[in-house]
Amino acid sequence: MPVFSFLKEPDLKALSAHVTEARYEKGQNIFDEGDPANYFHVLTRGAVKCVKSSQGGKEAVLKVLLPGDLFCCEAAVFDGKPHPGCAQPMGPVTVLKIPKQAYLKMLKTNPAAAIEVIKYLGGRLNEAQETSKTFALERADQRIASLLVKLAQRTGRSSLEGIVLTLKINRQDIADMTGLAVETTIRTISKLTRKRLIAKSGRSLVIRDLKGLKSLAEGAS
Amino acid sequence: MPVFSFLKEPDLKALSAHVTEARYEKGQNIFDEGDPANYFHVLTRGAVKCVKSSQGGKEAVLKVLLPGDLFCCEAAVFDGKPHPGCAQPMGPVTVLKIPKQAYLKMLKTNPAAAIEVIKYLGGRLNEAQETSKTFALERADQRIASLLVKLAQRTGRSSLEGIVLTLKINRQDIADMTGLAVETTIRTISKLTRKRLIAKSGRSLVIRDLKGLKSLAEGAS
DNA sequence: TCACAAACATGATTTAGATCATGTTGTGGG
DNA sequence: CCCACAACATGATCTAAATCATGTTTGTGA
Repeated sequence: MPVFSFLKEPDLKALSAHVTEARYEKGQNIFDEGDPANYFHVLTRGAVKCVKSSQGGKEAVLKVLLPGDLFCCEAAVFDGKPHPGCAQPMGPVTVLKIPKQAYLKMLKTNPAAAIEVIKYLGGRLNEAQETSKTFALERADQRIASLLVKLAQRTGRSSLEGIVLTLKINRQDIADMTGLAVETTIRTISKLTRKRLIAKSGRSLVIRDLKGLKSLAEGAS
Repeated sequence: MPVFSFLKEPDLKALSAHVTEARYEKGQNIFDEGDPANYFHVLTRGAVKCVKSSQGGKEAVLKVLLPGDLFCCEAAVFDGKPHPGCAQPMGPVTVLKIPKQAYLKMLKTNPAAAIEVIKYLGGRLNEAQETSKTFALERADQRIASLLVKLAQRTGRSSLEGIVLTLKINRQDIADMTGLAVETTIRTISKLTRKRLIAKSGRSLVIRDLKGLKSLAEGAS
């Protein structure tokens, strides 16, 4: 786990006494909206989506976590408050769970770790604000293009056909990540496919023209 | 400044050698999108809006900062990268500026400060994700209602008429904070006024029915 | 206090995207 | 291999909000 790579031997030992590893399957949420927040988590295997839902049954996917991602890192702030969203495994996953107290103690005794967490949170905040901007100002095709570019960077594997997205994700998820209806998402993806910006290979998406996708995301119509 | 209240005397002294206070007026940006990020800031007086703009000249207000707010706290993460947005004073403001190096050093020697920053960032991340959800799932009137509730909590002062928003803000700003067109914003505010949920007093808005506004924000049509 | 510019307001029209309806294709389990 | 069910697809219609147009009010500086 890259996030803890800076921890010194003794710290790691002290911490590991408290860390437990847990496995979850799809459909078995790590925590639900409203649950008490007692642990700090690190994802070590698989992918997890952070979801908030509205009374209308609609869901917003706020973030897809990948190995190395911290979550519930803001746990410290929840002082007694419940989780503001839920964490759904997108397949089999493994997470490390650290009780809030041990986590806080570790931060207190290990400033390098704290700074690392600050950097991580800063990056997440940035990303979240970027997303807000996208939602506030951009068209459907731009939103989808932006998302695909981001996914390519985070989960892409180069191949002959282009950049293969290794994340197993369906149209509904993409819709929930972009704030669009599924139908709009499907239509938009079809359009991007017709434009030869993307393609499908087996059951995964391939980015055929990252440049083109980026320029579409920037606003080229 | 509440954010530094936990610092011990010697730390404060060590830090204060590096801290400079700066004043800005409306129209005179603290930093622009693309500027190098060399300082960590704390707002001590006034209000600042964090803005990102799109090629179409449209603006998204990502956050209104009030006294006590940290900004550019993610500076540590920008390692050489430029500011992702700009910081516009909404009137006369005062900020403390701390060079990135001094800031990092302070975090390193003062774990309590680092934890405070982590909590702060965690809160900001939460808030940003809440905003994303709002943008992804909610109608115009719900977005405006949510925003007004949030502003009431952050800048409200109780009075006979209700909760007076002390922040000087215009319809365009509200539009930019909710991702709506100005006209839609104006119409929605008029509608809320007709419904007696809000009113105007002098040149500021008054929340007359916080409960009603909250339930509208939650989805009551 | 007058003039001029912002800010606020409101109606008319357009449109992107949601919603509804109805297939088609793909796929994992028996 | 076939069934059932989810995912994908596409057309038709509807609608919330954007855009365009044109005032009115408010505030402000000469």
